[in-house]
Amino acid sequence: MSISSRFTVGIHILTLVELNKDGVSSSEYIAGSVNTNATLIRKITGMLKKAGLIEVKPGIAGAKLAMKPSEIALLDVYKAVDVVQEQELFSVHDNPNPDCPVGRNIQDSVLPILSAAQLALEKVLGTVTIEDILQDIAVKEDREN
Amino acid sequence: MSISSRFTVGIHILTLVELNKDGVSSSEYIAGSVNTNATLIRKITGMLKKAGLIEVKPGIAGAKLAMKPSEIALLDVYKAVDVVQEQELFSVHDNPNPDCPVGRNIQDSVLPILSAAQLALEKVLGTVTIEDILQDIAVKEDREN
DNA sequence: TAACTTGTAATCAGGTTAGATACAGGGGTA
DNA sequence: TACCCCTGTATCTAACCTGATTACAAGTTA
Repeated sequence: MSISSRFTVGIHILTLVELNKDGVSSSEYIAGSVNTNATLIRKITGMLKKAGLIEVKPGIAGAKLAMKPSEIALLDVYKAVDVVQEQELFSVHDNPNPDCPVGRNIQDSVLPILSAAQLALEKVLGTVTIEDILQDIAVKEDREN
Repeated sequence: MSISSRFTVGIHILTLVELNKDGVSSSEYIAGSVNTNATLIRKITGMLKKAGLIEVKPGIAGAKLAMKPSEIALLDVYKAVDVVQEQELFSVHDNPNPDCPVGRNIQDSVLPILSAAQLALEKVLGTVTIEDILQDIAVKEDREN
């Protein structure tokens, strides 16, 4: 089990589009950096577009950020690409036996904890922005030279 | 995507075994409360046993907790049933293009954040024990009467 | 018109999940 | 011993998700 790479690919896309903001970021170009095929990129940019994070137009090559990189948190990307539904990171076995004290209460007992855990995870993703990623990459690139 | 229900089933098993500690909790009995088949229960009790959380013996009906319920955190169950590997809750697209500044740095930039998010989730699971679940169920049961 | 792009649908192989069946081997009891 | 029930495993299946691939309609520009 693991969360779809759509999330990290989404981050990659937004970061690349911003870094290449003076150039043209076509789905083919982005796919070359991500190392996947352009269809997947278009599917994900479609989701990012629906979430208002990116601007793409049919027929016109190139994508641009719809907001400042400092305004896009990784949590926004995470939600945009729809990798995990609310309250559904953990799957819970359904129809436990209602004739058993554990069976009839376990879901109500455990769900709040699972939700809290999921929210804790999401909170961390809310503290980092695409701008942070860009700066981190810049630092790493500097270090190489 | 979601984390296998082995986790919540594991919690269910441990809770039920403790609540029924004066009785015999065979895999068949537990399966009746969880509402699944006994094979799955045996598979999971096997994992809980390997983690030292439960005692089961071949041929002998019934399982018992190997520790006090207050000593078993949900995090222990989570780790025991092996639903998520360390650092692998999020999958990362591999082989991004090394000729691109984003491609060659994105993994190193993003991984620490993903790890921190996963750890935040796990930390929450470390704060709740089977004892807490038992008490919560007791409260809920009282409220019914 | 021609060439290129985005958007989208459909298909495919690979992996995972939970359910089901089967059975070897341990353990208790008549 | 013979019998029965139990745990521990292995195997098979259907359902689902992921990512790769192909195909193509529709928008845009030259």
